[in-house]
Amino acid sequence: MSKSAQIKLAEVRFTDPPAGGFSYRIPDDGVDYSAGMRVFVPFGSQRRTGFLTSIFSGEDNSQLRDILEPIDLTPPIPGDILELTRWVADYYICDWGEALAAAVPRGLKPTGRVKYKLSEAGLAEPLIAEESGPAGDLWRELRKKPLTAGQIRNRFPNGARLLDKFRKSGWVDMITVDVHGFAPTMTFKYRWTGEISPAEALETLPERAWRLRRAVEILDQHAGSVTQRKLKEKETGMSEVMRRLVKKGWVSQEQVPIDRMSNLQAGMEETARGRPELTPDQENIVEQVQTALRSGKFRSFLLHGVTGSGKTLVYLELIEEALALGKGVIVMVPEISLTPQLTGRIHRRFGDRIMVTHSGLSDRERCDAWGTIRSGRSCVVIGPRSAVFAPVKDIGLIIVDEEHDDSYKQSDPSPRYHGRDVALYRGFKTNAVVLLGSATPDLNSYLNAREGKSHLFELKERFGGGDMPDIWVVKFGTGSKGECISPNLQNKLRSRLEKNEQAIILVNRRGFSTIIKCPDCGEVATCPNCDISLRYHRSGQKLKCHYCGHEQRVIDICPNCQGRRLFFGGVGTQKAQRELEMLFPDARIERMDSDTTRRVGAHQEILSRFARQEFDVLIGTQMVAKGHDFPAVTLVGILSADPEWMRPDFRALEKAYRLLSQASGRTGRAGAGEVVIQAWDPTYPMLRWVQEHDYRRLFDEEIKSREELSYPPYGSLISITLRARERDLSERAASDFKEKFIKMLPECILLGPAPPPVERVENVFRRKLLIKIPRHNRTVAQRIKTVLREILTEQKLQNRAAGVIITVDVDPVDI
DNA sequence: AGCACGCCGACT
DNA sequence: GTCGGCGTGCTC
Repeated sequence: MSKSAQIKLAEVRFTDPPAGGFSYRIPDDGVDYSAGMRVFVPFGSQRRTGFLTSIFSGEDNSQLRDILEPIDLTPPIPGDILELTRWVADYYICDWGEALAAAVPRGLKPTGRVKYKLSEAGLAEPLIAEESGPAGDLWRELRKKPLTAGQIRNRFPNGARLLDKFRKSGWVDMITVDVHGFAPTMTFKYRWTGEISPAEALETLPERAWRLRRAVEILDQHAGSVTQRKLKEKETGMSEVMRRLVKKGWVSQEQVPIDRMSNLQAGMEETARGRPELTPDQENIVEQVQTALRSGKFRSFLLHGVTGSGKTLVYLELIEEALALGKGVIVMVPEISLTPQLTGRIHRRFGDRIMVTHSGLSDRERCDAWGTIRSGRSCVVIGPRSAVFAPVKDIGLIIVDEEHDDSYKQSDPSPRYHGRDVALYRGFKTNAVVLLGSATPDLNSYLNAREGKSHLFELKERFGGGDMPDIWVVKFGTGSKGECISPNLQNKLRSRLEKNEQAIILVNRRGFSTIIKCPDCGEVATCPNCDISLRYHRSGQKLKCHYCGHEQRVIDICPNCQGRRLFFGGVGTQKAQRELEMLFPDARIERMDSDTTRRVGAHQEILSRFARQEFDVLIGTQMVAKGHDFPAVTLVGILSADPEWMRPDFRALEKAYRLLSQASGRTGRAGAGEVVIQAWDPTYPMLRWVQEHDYRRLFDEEIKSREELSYPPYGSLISITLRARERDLSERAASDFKEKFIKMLPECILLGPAPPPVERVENVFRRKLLIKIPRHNRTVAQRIKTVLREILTEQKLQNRAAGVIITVDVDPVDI
């Protein structure tokens, strides 16, 4: 038995398939390779960049290849984030590389690409150079600039074969380009050295050297220290001037990473009111969480506070405490509430230590932000779900505001992770305090708090003395057509508008009509690609499919029976808008839905104009219900509540309650407000609970039925979707899947396969399976996931040819 | 995911 | 012959 020598090996993972880790030899090149770094490696016939995920010793063998070179000298991914992504991959059943790709900014994602350029031999091929066919074209293109294999394939007929020929003939060389750097963008900071005083300097400078004099003045005004950006703002031609001042020895020059926040600061309206006093309730909460912070152990808290109860103030106090303890903080907010209001408030109090990450940042800015946080220059991060992966040093506190919000769950590309749940795990692993906040908590979070897994705080009163709004439920649908606004709501609107107050009208469907039907033959206009009825959009006179984007001109004759009496039923935002405009011709009315907010920033713009009272009535889909303060809004109308709880989702009731109470919370922030909820069935019990602001009742009732059906939070779910071009193909793949699963785990509950409510989307047929996992049973959950992984790898291989796509969603938010 | 390789039918 | 279209299997 010969014992072969152990050598150092590295495991490398890629953000693109194939999944899994690949081992490489660590070369003896003097580089200090460590986990979390990006490395450049040979991979089949290509070369690729990947993440070095671990270093281990093992036997050498001939299959192994060497790492070519490092991309970073210090690892951009700290150990705890590496570990966190590994857990995410494990829990949400995806590849570690995929989880890493979700955690790091796109610009940091390894994107090393191989390009081809003409070799010496290639350049010396006169025959090719003269040729007029594709080979000649490629030769001439390559002489201009190197191309990737993909570019060659796409731009030239027979590109792949052509490239092959070029390679075999030795006419091209492989070069590598496009490896993104991790270094932050740098700028200069200038400081007055104090060699001579600014006044003395001005004396020595001749009158005509006005630029130099101006620079000295600016420095003097800014206490002798100024950034390149600031200088640029004030005066032109400063960089050359500063070089001369540096040469004179009057000014020192320092290279510093660019400060992204100064942008935000400039755009913020300062409303520097003094620090408000905490109420005794708030004080109590702050004290208890502070104690937990100081203990340096994992604890989780749920702060259940009605809208306007001053949760933000509690957050601010706690951030302060964490910072005082030298700890880092992450504040997670739903994407939609990343408004200047909230970030401004936090920034005013904590200044440059804050880093805000939001969807508006460029790749470069994201990388800079990552670097700033990683280095510890920023220790408070505010952002949407991806902020949970921010490489904050020595994290002490994670706040998840509006923790019930579904936008924390990533449902489209894998990993389908839930930001709140990842936050809880991160807190647990790093001994941080996790504070969840909501007016209408997730049932799971509330149950955990009830059972003592986390601590529950309640804030029942509105902060600053505002009363909870009065809520009226009115019967809707008297039959007279075209009327979607009841007399009751009309009267209230009228009196509010007369007093110059504002109103919000919630219509949870966009478009004009939601269904176009022929009363003679019963034909309904449906999308040619999806199993869904088309919506009528008045702007542009179009019928649109909200699933695939299909558009066609509006019809006025039934395509089936040529009948001319088409019925345009169902109320969308556009119809509500038109009706309001007819009822209140003098009111200024605007609409906010995904049609009017398509442009970047449009969303924020409408809200700001509404806040400045540039118009009176805001009509919109559920996006108007979320998190903004409009003191002048005294009336909220919900046109049709019923569809919210009629949806085929076991959480429909919970979601409906949440939408209605959130919408209600938009009013009366600065005094008495009113809410009118229109419903076909005004006796529906849940409406009473909304009226009485009784979340507890909702919880008690709903939790009973969840327990009976063993739906979350009693047990958890994994949903599996199979998609294929043909119905029976998706059906067969689904039953194959089921068969395999129950063979391996006969004792588990697997529901389906069943077609989802909308079976066909963009001509792809879907089938769903649902696995129910009993509560508090980690071993079973783990076993199920292992089996799923096995089936997936097996089936994915099989189904590639057939064109079946399988996706797995752990803890889905809608089923 | 790429990419190579290899099999096959359709052309010169 | 050889061009071009896929299906299949592999990447440390």
